[in-house]
Amino acid sequence: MTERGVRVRQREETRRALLGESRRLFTERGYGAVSLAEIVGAAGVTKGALYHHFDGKEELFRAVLEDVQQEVGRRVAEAAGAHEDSWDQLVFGCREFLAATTAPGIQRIMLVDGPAVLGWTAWRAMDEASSARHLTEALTVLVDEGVVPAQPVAPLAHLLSGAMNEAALWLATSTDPADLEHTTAALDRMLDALRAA
Amino acid sequence: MTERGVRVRQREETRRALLGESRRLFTERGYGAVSLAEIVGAAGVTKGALYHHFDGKEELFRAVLEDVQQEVGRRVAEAAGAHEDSWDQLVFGCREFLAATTAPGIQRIMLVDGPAVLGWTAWRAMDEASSARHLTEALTVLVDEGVVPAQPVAPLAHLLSGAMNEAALWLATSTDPADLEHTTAALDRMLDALRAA
DNA sequence: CTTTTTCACATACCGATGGTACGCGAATTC
DNA sequence: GAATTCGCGTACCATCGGTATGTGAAAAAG
Repeated sequence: MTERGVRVRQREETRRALLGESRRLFTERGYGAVSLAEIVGAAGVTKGALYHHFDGKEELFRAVLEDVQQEVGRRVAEAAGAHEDSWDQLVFGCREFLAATTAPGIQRIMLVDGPAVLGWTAWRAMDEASSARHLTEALTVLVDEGVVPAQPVAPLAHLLSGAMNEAALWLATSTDPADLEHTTAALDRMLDALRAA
Repeated sequence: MTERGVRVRQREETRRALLGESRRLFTERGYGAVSLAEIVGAAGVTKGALYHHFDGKEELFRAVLEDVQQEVGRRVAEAAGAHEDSWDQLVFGCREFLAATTAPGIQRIMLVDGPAVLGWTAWRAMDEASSARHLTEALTVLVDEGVVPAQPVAPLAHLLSGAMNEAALWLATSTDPADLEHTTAALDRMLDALRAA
């Protein structure tokens, strides 16, 4: 079927190597502390290859961030999709988001460097396009169904999104495993308050 | 009284010029996009002066961030202190925090670049030392008084802090003035849920 | 099969940036 | 008034992100 060809295969392989190594380095040491020389070195290519695939360091980061966000978005969607009830979709989607973003390979790129490197507005747009969209949708459904009292969804979505982002960052540094339970419990209570008449 | 002397006065003046101009530039264009050459140029000095007062670009930013955080912390403390009731202190402290961090001169430095430049852990420690401390204290008092059900305060503080941070960033980009009311209302409801038995 | 074109990538180079070493001169100290 | 401090300017350096150009193999054209 797909005639592939040596050309395109090598191209994709190089691109994946660049994305993979830069993601690893960005995760370990942050965007600002990683040089392009390191990235291309780790990927086994040169800057020529990097600039052939990406428009610069910032665009490379954007591509990495897109991967990370899609990964999180997919996990959230799967967790939510496992439930029929709209309310359960919200709750379990939120829990999965918390679990996914607590992982070390996600945090720094998605929650810390993302807004600083690309600007908060651009970051927000990307976030909305991937994981945050699920939250907005879930809330909209619940309002439409009357489970949650009628109100603008956007403020609610931002409050909850921010709460979970910060909580995830904190949990990642926490040493006490009970913190996760406590946070989940507190989050559950916050969510539960939404459907109080 | 204070014999001041030409030496110390000039020193303080230079330091204030560097802090002021760098705060302005960091706010306008972000940490990464501002060069030291620009800063010293705007402040009317040279790099020699900058490195005499600060250990580098990162430490200069840290000093600026400290100023910004103290400013916010003071506003929150004042707003909360205007009320006797512990619950009112929490509510009005949160509202003031939202108002303070929605201002353009605060946002980028405190909420976007801060964690990325200094690392989330260091940023958190600084935040806790200034504005976030008030939130933790207020919640602790409320739990002690029995107004809020007994529970670990830290998870709650992080959830609320993150919620307000994100909300402030969103509000700053929002064009609809009604968004502020809606967000405040939603936040009030979130807080109010804390004292439901 | 031969020629031509494409293109994925390497090499060499550039201006700008953060950072350092050192010198100077006026304010302070003795 | 001599000695010393120190706030700051000057000159310089390594490294960074980014660009221009070369090259060789794969693909297309003949």
